[in-house]
Amino acid sequence: MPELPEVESTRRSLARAIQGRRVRAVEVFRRDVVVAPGDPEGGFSRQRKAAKPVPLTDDMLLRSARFVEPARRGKQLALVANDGRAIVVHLGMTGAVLVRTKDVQARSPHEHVRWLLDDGSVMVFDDARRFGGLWVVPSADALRARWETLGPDALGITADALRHELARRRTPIKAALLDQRVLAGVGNIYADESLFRAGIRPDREARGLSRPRIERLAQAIRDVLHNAVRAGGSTLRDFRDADGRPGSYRASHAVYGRGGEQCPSCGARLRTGSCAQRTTVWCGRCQR
DNA sequence: AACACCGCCTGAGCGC
DNA sequence: TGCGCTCAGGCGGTGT
Repeated sequence: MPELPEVESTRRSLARAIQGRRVRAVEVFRRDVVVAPGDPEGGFSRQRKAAKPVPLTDDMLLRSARFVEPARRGKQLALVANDGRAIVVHLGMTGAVLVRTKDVQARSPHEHVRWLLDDGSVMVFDDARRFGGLWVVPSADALRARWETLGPDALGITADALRHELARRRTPIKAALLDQRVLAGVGNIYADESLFRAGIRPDREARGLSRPRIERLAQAIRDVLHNAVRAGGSTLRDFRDADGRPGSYRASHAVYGRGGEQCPSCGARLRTGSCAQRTTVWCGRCQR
């Protein structure tokens, strides 16, 4: 569930906690949540288990390096060291990066990697379902190359860029919004919220959208994401930022999780269906 | 090449 | 109380 606003909330809270801190030691409890250079790429769940992992060193996980401000593109978070090396974090569905002060250090059941920092605090990668993971990135160039495969970041998406990305896509617009190569950062929640705000039916063919409708959509995506970031993201159950705080944007959801309820705009019954293999909620009257 | 679908994984919520 | 079932979904891999 962590999408762009949740990852950005994590990035900001994490920046306050780790920027300028040095890594004293690293503890890895589950090797298979980490993908190191030389590991078979892709690296998600099933593949990760079947893969023959290269030996993982504390150095790869930035032991004795110093953190600068974390970076983000779409839903990917990068813990960046002052020499340009980085660890890319995917939060998947249930992942979190938390920072604890030294007096609260009991390990919960799904903590997979811990970094002990020079001020006595501990940064933790926690992920119950392990759809997320960590990628060791050896240089700033390697991070750039990795992020070039993603579409433009959704928080600043312009109508021109969106129009360009959608031009030849025959998929439903919702499927296009969920494709990280088209637009980086939008998942199921914010796709439904953005399409509602723009008044566009989720199953419309992407390339068939008119120029004014794409302009409305780009504006809706930016507005929804900015508002969500301001609220600290959406917490359905698991999401916490680096300080352990949930986000409050769930209370502002117009359609997501509200199938069968009244449309906040026209009062019609919100419809639930499946689009792009995801549960999808929309208003049949407001969205055309 | 573009798209549909599978399966990874766990905890919550449900009916009985 | 507790069991078994279903559901949630980001993402790469496989099949069409």
